[in-house]
Amino acid sequence: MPPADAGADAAGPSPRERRSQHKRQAVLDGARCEFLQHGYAATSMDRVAAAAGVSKATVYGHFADKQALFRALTEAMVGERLSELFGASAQQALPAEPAAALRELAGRCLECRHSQPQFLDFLRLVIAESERFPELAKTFLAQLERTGVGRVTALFEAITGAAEAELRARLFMGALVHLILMQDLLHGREVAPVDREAYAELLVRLVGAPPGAPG
Amino acid sequence: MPPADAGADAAGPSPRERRSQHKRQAVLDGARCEFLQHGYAATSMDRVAAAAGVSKATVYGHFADKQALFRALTEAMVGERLSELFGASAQQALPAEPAAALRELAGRCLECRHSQPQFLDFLRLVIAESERFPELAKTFLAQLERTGVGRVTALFEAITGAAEAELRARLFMGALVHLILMQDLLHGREVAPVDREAYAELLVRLVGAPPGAPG
DNA sequence: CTGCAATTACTATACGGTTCAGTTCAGTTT
DNA sequence: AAACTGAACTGAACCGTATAGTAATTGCAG
Repeated sequence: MPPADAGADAAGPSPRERRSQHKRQAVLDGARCEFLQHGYAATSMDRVAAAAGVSKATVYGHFADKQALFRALTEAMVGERLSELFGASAQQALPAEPAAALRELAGRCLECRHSQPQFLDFLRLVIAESERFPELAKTFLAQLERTGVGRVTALFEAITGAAEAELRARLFMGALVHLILMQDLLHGREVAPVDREAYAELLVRLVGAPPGAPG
Repeated sequence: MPPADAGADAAGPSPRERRSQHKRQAVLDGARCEFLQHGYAATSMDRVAAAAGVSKATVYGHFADKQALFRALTEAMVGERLSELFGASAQQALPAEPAAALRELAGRCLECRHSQPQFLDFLRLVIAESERFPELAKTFLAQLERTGVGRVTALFEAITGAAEAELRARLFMGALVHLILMQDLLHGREVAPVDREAYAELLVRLVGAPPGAPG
């Protein structure tokens, strides 16, 4: 009997389909490397195929055109990049005490240049193509809302009560992202270096202060 | 009396040179429009010439190549964009009371989408090309240090004393820039709108608090 | 001051050489 | 037979240069 069908029966995918999916993943990996390094317009499909170790015909066999490949790649990356910072497994390792959790989270974010070298290139790509591919930016922000702002808001609720917890969370994350952007993405380290630990400590102290502060 | 000379004596430039400089400015204006809209790689010199209302030979008469034109354009824009936000004339209009000055400054920054529509495109361009043109990013940051961080640091010194004034200034500006980036550049308004006034108010209250806050 | 050649900056067009997106096809692997 | 390879190919765009010609300005002779 020949292999019953190519659809989704009970057994796993046929070895042929496994191989095809493997090639597809190779294309995505090559595209990731090229797009992150050169941006959308300056990336050529020939180089993508070469980086993937695959013929150009194979690339077009899996993806309709350059835009489709780019969209598939970025959609796959959005969750991937953020879940390593804010995902469930990352949350488990946080201290129980909320203020300590904030400090730990700030430290992780400010070290993303080392822990997630691709994240900076991805951030640059999202911003660079935010007009040509607005869905990419929106998907990224929506995911950031769920994984980042949501969890940090919960922390601030535990500290300050419900008052302004969400705004405080946005402020907290904003100050962190800004430092990363200026120092790591725009080469601020070589222009005006900033003491990251002092920055994070002051941030936790000011934004994590109880609501009834003296005015 | 005929125009005295063609050199740089006492009279202004010769009419020929005036006309040439006018064309040069037209090229820069066309380049600004195209580069801000499409980014570096996706901008063609043919379209720059067309947008400038000028022949391509004129473009190459004034600028050696695409990179030289891009560098001349961005160098001209760095100071231009920032001085309208933090320049001397903008500083004069600030209230004398430091906390009020902070609020006013925050309000101005958060309205830059309306007051300076080109600023967002410029910011995106700086970030997008921060690897291909690192000098652009560094020049931008250096100017931001002088015009932005410097003045805001002075304000915080007046409020909290010398302690941590610079870090507070960075934190303050960071939170503002981040909101602009997410809401205006990445279309965050359509994903998760944020109350800008409440954000600014909370920011001033938290970061502008006196140093001996209760812990 | 007037008339005329030389010079300057520009325009329009087109070209060479390269690159790119996307297609096609004969052959190979599995 | 399905998926892939390698390579050639098309049509178009791009950068930068070159050419031929125009309009305005300048220097100079009469």
